[in-house]
Amino acid sequence: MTAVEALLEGGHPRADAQRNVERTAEAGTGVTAHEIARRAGVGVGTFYRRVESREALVAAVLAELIADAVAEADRLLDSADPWTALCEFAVVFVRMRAANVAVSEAVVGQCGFAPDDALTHLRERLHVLVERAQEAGAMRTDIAWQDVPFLLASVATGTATLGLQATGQQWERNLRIILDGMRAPSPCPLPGKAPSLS
Amino acid sequence: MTAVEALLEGGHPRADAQRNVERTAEAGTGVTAHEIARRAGVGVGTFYRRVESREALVAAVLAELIADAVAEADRLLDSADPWTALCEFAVVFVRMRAANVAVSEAVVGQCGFAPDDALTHLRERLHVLVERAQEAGAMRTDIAWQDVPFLLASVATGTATLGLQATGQQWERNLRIILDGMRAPSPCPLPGKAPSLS
Amino acid sequence: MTAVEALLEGGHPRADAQRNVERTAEAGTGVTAHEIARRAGVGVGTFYRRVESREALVAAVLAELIADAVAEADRLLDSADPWTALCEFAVVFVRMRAANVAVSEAVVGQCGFAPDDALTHLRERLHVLVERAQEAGAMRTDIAWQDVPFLLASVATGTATLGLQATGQQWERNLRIILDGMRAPSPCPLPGKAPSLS
Amino acid sequence: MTAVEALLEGGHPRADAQRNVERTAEAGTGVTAHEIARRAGVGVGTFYRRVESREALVAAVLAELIADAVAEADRLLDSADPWTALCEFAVVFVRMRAANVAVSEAVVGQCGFAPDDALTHLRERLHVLVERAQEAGAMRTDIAWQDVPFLLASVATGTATLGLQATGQQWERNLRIILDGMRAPSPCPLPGKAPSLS
DNA sequence: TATGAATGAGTTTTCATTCAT
DNA sequence: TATGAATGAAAACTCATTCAT
Repeated sequence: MTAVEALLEGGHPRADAQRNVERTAEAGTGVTAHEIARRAGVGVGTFYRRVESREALVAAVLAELIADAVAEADRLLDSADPWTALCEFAVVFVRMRAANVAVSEAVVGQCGFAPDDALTHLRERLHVLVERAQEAGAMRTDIAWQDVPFLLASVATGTATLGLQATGQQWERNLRIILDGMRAPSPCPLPGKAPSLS
Repeated sequence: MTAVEALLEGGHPRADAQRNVERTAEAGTGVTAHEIARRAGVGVGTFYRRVESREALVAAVLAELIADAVAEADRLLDSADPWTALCEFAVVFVRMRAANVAVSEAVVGQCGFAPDDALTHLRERLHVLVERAQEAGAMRTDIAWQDVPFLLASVATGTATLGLQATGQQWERNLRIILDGMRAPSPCPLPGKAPSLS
Repeated sequence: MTAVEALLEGGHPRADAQRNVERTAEAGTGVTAHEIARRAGVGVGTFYRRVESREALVAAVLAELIADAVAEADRLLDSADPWTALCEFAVVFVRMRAANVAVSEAVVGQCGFAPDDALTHLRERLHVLVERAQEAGAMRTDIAWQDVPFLLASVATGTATLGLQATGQQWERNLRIILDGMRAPSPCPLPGKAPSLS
Repeated sequence: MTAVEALLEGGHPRADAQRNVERTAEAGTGVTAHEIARRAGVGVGTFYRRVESREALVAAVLAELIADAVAEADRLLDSADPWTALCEFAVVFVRMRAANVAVSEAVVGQCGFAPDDALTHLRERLHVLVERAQEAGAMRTDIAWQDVPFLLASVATGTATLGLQATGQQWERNLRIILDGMRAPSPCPLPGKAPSLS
């Protein structure tokens, strides 16, 4: 049972409540506990009965999203075409994270309460997917695997921050262009050096 | 006279005060009015005498940044090489905005208090720059000019949100990959259709 | 049937439950209704089915303690030695009340929800005990019977508030000194006049 | 300037405000910050501008009262008659503390946030005053100096808890009886042994 | 009838904004 | 005009009490 399901369990079974809560929890910082409770259709007291604290809810949603992404990556590791696998992971990654600023921040280590183990797992999967795509000659080798989370997180963060969902599938266009830019052969070498992910 | 200069007028002529206030105002949410005033070297009372409200100052700083970008674009419109002009504008845009989430949001119309006129001007310039690059055959024509602010804003927002500056020039690598993906010829057509910018 | 027995009725017949609840209720302010219910081994719902309110339970425990004191006084009224009777009553009074601030407050009329009848009975007994001790020439006559509840309540309140039980039998030493001070002959007359107990 | 004066400085100079605040601060636990502010005639914001936290105000009032008592004791150490000195100290002690539960608790080590140094000083003075009274043959020697703070604190706590001020000078009668009981010669030996003050 | 989940008023504390000096 | 003290509306969180099961 997810953290959000826990928040909604029992009580008022309004059908749209779950999406409401997820949206709110995903928004992370800047949403009050009263507002989260209101959107979930429960009182503040109930919110705190189920959720330890406002921060704890955000952290829990975060952890679940990261775990989902890891599971998705594991499935794609069995794929025959490494480039397609990477592209599909990218799509999954951004789609899942598109509504969630916090998780994107966590992926590059900004978010204080992100579960480090989960992040490490996620990065390991990404590392392998990139390595395979580069070994297959489908991806530029001047792009380090550490660049990729920054690129994807940018799309996800940008999408979330800018509320692009409202404008349809804009993020798919953004992502496609980025993937095109990542494709071999390299038009010209990248400046700087690969970022470290601590 | 900029909003920040207005805030500092008549007061302590410390050279670093202006950057101080701009930085603080750019940080937007999470910075208290007292803190902005303190960095400006004035009392809160003076702050509110010179500035409508905390939000208004942030909006003003925003507007100034956008105006700077417009001026930069105007210079680049005279450039001989349209693709290079677009790339340079992109670099300037992202560099100027990298520290500022709010302006990136404004560019795609999320930010309630963004001055619409300034935004319209900025978009007009971008439209022209993209058109020229495409007419010169240097840029994929399946990318609409409306896609570009989303792409650049993503890099800028991502950079700001993720605090990438700390990791050096990561945003330059991100941007380069995106520009590579925007270059003609198109590897494969984009999904969906061009976004509308309201 | 006492209030605490009512709370425990039909439920778990654990021998220590009653003391548990009494102790908790005696603590008065600062103990939650959930905690009292938990110690009683019942749910909050049952707590409120059997007890008007959290305050009402505390008041009821209070009333029972006062009733106990009245019964004790009645036994001592038959005693041959009036001074010893008074001393023993004082010991009983303080010992029973030592853990209970609320009852001490009630004795001098501070406590809003104290049952007035019970208090009146308690005061009547004390009046008689003091009168007899004075008539027997064992107690200073410049001390009014109305002074005594204040003196005893002070010891009890002090003991409870200061948590003296932890330090053993400190209250017995305190009380002994006070009783010595009450003994005839009077070293010097008391200032002021006897307090009224409204 | 005392903590209470600090809370009241400037602003609304209502004459009764100081007594109001002291009363409230003295009540300690159980009074809300809003209530303290209201009685002081200021807003909550002002309260927190001047007072760090609700607990900090209580602690500050506490410290000041203890310091006053130490100063008073120092003056009495020069007195010619040791017994009168002790009696006067007792009167001062109780009078100053009569309205204050917290300080009385602190004197016997119950109060978590009491400044330990100040308490140690206060106990040292009391020790000397008792020693002198006993050496002069004016006070029972079976009473340890450590008993005295418990006796005085009982009167003070009782007075405060029971709100005896409303009934005039009841505490003076209580105290007089206790002092009479402390006087040499001893009617009969005390039970138990002297309390330790940690 | 017994239960404990739900509720919301109340508590401490912060911060944008106003206003007396 | 410049200042910063004063203000009170929120925000996170607790707990006495109610009510659906």
